[in-house]
Amino acid sequence: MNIPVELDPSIDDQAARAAWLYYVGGLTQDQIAAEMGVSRQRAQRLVSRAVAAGLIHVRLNHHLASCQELETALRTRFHLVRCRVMPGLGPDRDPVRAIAPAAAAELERVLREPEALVIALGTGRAMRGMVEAVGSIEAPQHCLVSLIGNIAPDGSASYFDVIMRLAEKVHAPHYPMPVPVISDTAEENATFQSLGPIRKVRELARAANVTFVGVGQMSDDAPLLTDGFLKPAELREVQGAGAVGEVAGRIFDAEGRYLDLAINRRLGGMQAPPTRPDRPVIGIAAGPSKIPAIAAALRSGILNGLVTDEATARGVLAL
Amino acid sequence: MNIPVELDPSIDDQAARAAWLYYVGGLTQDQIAAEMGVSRQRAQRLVSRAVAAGLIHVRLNHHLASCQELETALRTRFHLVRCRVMPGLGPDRDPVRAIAPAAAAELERVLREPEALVIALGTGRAMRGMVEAVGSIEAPQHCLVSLIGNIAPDGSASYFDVIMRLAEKVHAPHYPMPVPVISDTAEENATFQSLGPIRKVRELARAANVTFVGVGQMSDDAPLLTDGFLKPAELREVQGAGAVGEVAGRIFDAEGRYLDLAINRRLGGMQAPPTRPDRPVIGIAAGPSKIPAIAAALRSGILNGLVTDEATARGVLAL
DNA sequence: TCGCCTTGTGGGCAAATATTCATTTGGAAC
DNA sequence: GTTCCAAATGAATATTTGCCCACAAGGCGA
Repeated sequence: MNIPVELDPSIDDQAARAAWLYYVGGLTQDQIAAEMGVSRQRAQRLVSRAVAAGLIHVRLNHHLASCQELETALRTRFHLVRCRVMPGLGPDRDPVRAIAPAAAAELERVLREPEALVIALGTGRAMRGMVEAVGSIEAPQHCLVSLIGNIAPDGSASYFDVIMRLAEKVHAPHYPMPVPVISDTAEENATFQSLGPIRKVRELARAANVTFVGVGQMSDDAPLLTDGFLKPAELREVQGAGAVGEVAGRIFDAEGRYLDLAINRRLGGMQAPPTRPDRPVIGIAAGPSKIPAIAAALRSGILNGLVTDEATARGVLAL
Repeated sequence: MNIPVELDPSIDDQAARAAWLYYVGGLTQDQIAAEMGVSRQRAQRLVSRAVAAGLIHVRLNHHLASCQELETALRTRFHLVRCRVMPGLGPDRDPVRAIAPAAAAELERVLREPEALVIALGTGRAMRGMVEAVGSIEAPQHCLVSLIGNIAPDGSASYFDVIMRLAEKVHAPHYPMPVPVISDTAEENATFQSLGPIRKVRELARAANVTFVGVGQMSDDAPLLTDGFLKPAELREVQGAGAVGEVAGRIFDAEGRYLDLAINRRLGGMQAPPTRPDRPVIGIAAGPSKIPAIAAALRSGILNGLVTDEATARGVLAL
């Protein structure tokens, strides 16, 4: 007979319990305070801590008619195998917030497949948001592989760190790409790419059953620029060459054709695998400035799956 | 180019959008009102409607240490194949509210299995709560079968109607048991049971891959009494015979041995199938008065899976 | 030991939210 | 066309929540 008694529950336990009572039980914070024997303020802090720590997940269980129509329109127009359009959150809010839960649901759907799959992942804010929104789920049968180098220009080894965080959550084997996202010289990059272990990772990624990637715009607010992978002069140069977007660091033009650029030879990681109906490559992206990039990637079939928000979906369809 | 425009979104669409903006977007109801062009009160009403209609799902993404310990204790003590213990919501709240989301998650896990399964279901408040909490999920490959007659003493054909509601949600073929829960005479019951279609349903249920049932207590607040299936005198009689609980209407004693009672011959439906490690029979039940019933059912192996709340788990382990 | 800083706590208050109630609106029955 | 009812609305109000601040406890270096 081993009946556990509550001695010193961790702060997260307390927070989770408070949030549970608040959101699921519908108690007021006063009642929670009484129930848990703490002050009301502490109850309030516990609830907000649980929310901040992502212990609580809210999901919409209803397909808005307007979003469904957009999904259908995108699906048929671009021959998508997966498509999710979420309601927007208003013009001046981070659209990642809107699409992260849906992207996470999409990823969870894949993770729940019983047979072993290779899941390739890009990086970026949307990817990170997606992984953060993934719930606790065990998926040790799958294999997670990164498309993109994880060494940032400043030498730090964790550009968003999408693979690691996800692997930690689902306890799956994972293969980060331990090369610079972008090397200083083509030679340095070639050296990295020729290393045996890295070739292995590349082979694995090439055979990915499902791929999740962000989509970067190449306008003046390009993530490649913001994150320091391109210098302003380089950005202007590729803009001149017709660049409108980028997936896994590979830059393409308005028709979604990959461009043959000098910087390509310095790029680590690898291009997203080619799309096939049974090998979806799903873009997770939203925001007005990304519209041309998303449209281009869909047009040429770099992507055959998309999770986005309402406003972006409309924008893409209007192009 | 077919860009949908928002003309007259349904009330549920509006509610879902408002709730989305509120919970996911973190807007205040004032902002939502402005965004959607309605009054603040209306925004408030939309949000609460969405919550009431279950359009929004909140789930806790954290296993409380104390609950995990209880799960482990129950699992080893009673050789359970599935076990979930949720935090309670305080003594004077409906415990169904606490366990329904977890039970629904358990059911969804089964529904997501790709190969076709036979899923047997009991009835009761906990079952209904579970089904209500199930999200939108397609599972047409499975087959839902009821263990219990669906004709109530007053002749109405929907004693909680668990099967129908679930089938409607997941679009699975379903086999209600179109017999009285309890007939007036043994002969009437025998007549019903001998009908061909009903025998088919019984056979199906016997081979169920997974079974979900409620657990009824046989104290003075027995659900069988409350719902009018037993008369007070009958209840006292079976109490005298040692009845402590009931699963799918079949009454058992404190050791979980089914009792041979006169009313058995009038019971429609069928007993829960025997437990096997690969054929879980999962009890969904919580509440102080159910503790002896749950303990008995676990002890004799009527159940080999359980979803309950903290307080009940402690009570069961303390027996 | 003393200050100093970090971290957590409770009180109070303004903002946000829920509820109540009187009123209007839309529609069905007559 | 009228009447009646039920549902929806907006205003008023009560409750709840989020936030700021002042303060206390505890670690840490001087």
